[in-house]
Amino acid sequence: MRWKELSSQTCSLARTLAVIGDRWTLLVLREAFLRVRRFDDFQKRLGIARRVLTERLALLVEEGVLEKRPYQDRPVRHEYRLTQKGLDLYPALIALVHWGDKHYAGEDGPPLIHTHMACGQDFTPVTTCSECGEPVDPRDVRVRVNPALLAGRDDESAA
Amino acid sequence: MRWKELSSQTCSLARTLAVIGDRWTLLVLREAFLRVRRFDDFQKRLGIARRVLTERLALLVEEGVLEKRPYQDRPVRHEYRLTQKGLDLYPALIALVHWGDKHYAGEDGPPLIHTHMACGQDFTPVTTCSECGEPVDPRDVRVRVNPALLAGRDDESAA
DNA sequence: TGACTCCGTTCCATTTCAAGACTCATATAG
DNA sequence: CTATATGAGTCTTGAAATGGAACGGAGTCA
Repeated sequence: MRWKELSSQTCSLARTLAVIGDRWTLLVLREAFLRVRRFDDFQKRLGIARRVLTERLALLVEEGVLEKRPYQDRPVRHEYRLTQKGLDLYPALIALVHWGDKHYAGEDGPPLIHTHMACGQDFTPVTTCSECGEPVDPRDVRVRVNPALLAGRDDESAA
Repeated sequence: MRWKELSSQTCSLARTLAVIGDRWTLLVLREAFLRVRRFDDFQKRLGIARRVLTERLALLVEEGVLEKRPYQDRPVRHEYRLTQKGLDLYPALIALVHWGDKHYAGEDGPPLIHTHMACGQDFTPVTTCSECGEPVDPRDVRVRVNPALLAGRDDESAA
């Protein structure tokens, strides 16, 4: 299966990965969440090949995850900002970071500390159920194919 | 930056990606969460090259995300199961799936529906603050370098 | 004028990947 | 006992992605 074919799968995970599931893309997004916005800043901070960065940014813009807007004329310069769709990736990003913190941080603790300004405290992310508000344990989740899509296929896909 | 070098970064996201940030790895894990356990099942369901699958499974086992255990002798056959560390990836996985559902599902809705057995309802994941329990908006989060690690470096990294 | 900045492009050698054939040990069918 | 099947890989080979470094161009600074 070629990478591009992923996006044609029914599975939402596959579709997501087709957009952001690249080695570099998530690191680019990390920087974006840290408020990096310019080509050269991304490039320097990540040490990514310029050609690859150009490509990734273009894809993210095309997908509507980032938005390219001029921040000055003459010479026209653009910055790349997260759109709402991009901001929606935050739960995924922070969950990945949290996993790394939990399993790979040394005894001094995680590299970064996150503060929730709404309550003023340092926090870790907790995935809860939209319905009952309780934390979700994967063993308590059952999955079924959306009946509306059963008009033909009998595959499942997606976790 | 080579792929392997990622794991030597301070950033938790980079370290996480060094383990699971591969095109195929997350799809393998998706299947694992769907209770797929055998080499050939992974292979057939994903259409992944056998060599790549061998490699990915070996890495996941080495990292302690999956556990390889025999389920029969003569011929010895193994199955790959998620460890607790693997189960800990659930929040990240489901966040990625949810993003795909939200932004790429057609009008019939997402491919899969998740039911939270604890409360009996279909749900979507919500990322909340471990301290106040409220949903987290990325704009409400500030990040700072863990002071315990400041003995030298002044980099930030990690979203 | 010459140096410098930002944002890309182009080129090439190296690495990684995908596909599919091949291996090998054990089972089962006929 | 021969043929076929299954699980779990390994090998080969050509295609694609990557890293690195140089190049370009538009405009500013001094």
